[in-house]
Amino acid sequence: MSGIKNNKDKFSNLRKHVEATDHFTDEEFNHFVSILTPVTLQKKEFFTVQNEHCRYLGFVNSGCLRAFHTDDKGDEFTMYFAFLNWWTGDKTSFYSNSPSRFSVQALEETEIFRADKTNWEKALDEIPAFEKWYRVKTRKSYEATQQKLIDTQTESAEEKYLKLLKNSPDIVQRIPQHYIASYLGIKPQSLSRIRKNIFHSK
Amino acid sequence: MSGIKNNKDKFSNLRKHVEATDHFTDEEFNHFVSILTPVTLQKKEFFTVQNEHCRYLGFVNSGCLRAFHTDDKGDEFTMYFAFLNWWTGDKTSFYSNSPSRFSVQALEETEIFRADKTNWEKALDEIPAFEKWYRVKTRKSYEATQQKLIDTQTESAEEKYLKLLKNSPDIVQRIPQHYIASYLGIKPQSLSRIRKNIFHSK
DNA sequence: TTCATTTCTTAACATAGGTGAATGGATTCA
DNA sequence: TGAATCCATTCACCTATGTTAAGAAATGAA
Repeated sequence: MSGIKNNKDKFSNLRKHVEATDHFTDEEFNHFVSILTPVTLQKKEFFTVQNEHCRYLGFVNSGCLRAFHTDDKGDEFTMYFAFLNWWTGDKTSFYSNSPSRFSVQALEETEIFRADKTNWEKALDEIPAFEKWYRVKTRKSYEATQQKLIDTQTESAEEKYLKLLKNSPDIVQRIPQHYIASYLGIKPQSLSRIRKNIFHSK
Repeated sequence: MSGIKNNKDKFSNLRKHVEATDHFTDEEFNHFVSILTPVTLQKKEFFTVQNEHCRYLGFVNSGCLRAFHTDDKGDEFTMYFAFLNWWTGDKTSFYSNSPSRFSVQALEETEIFRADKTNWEKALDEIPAFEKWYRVKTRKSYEATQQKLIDTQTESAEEKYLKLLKNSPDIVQRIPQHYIASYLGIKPQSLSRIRKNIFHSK
């Protein structure tokens, strides 16, 4: 089996994903994936560690991770879950060499295609289709963060949970409950209580 | 007085601000400001209205504004205050023609240089120094939003207020207290209570 | 299969912040 | 200047979530 053929299989999902919004020539796409290194993370393994420099950005090809901040009291707050086709890592740390403000940890066995800063910036410079595609991705993740900030402030934990059940039942299925609680900004006990209210009063 | 001279005065602060991080030639800078329209907002006047399309992004040349989301119950949450040298407006709405997720309102008489989408994208295309400068600005505001999301979740209202007093005493001075409360995510009465605790127990 | 570990649930009590109402001081405006 | 409005404060009471602790259920490892 040729290397090219292997690449096609390995990156077929990524290709399909980028082609959904932007067209890449074969050459552009091959150039793009040449900067990516596939790595497999075991369950609970870290992709990014809070307070350390985030050296890689990564594209999720299978499995899932969660990005979470740990505060001084040791409490964790989950900022997002990263599934298939998400980019993850702390961009701020990645670009400016500052310490990461959160960790990113695999919740299952997870395959990631990662890139370091040198390759990343080279690719942004040399592959306009990638630059354009990534700019839109960045805009969307900014948008999502702003929306999460708004939701966090304006909804009760119960409202947030009901919304999650409605909009992303797959997440509720797939992710252990105490992580869901930390995503909603509450303790596992409180989520249990909320679930009891919901399923009892019906 | 020539138009050029007027421009120099009008945009001298903006020039100083952009030159602090990136170099613009005179030509680039003049091209850039040619897409900006100065407008003066009276106190309480809106620059962006929630649920309407945000047609302009604006650079704050004097005065200040607040960006806030109003939820179904009518409660307001202030996402940020925009002072001198900030860009404001809902980028998501601006770019994708979706309804704004928040309003931006002048807290004092405020001068803004605004641009519509056509001119904005033209400028991004034609002025690389602007493109580069704005990309960094965008990254920083993404970073700030992420940080606010983390702070919102992990700090008590009292901690947030003490931090604000320490890091931005000017904001606490300049902005009416009920807006500060809404920035901290609490009601004015609760901020009063917190202030009482702080200044009493000392 | 069994033992250890992790996750989920429940309950009693504690606390931060919300609610509604009253008051007085400050601004604004005719 | 006076009336109207807005703003900050206080208080008594309410509610959502946190805390601590215990046990049950599920999962994983040997």
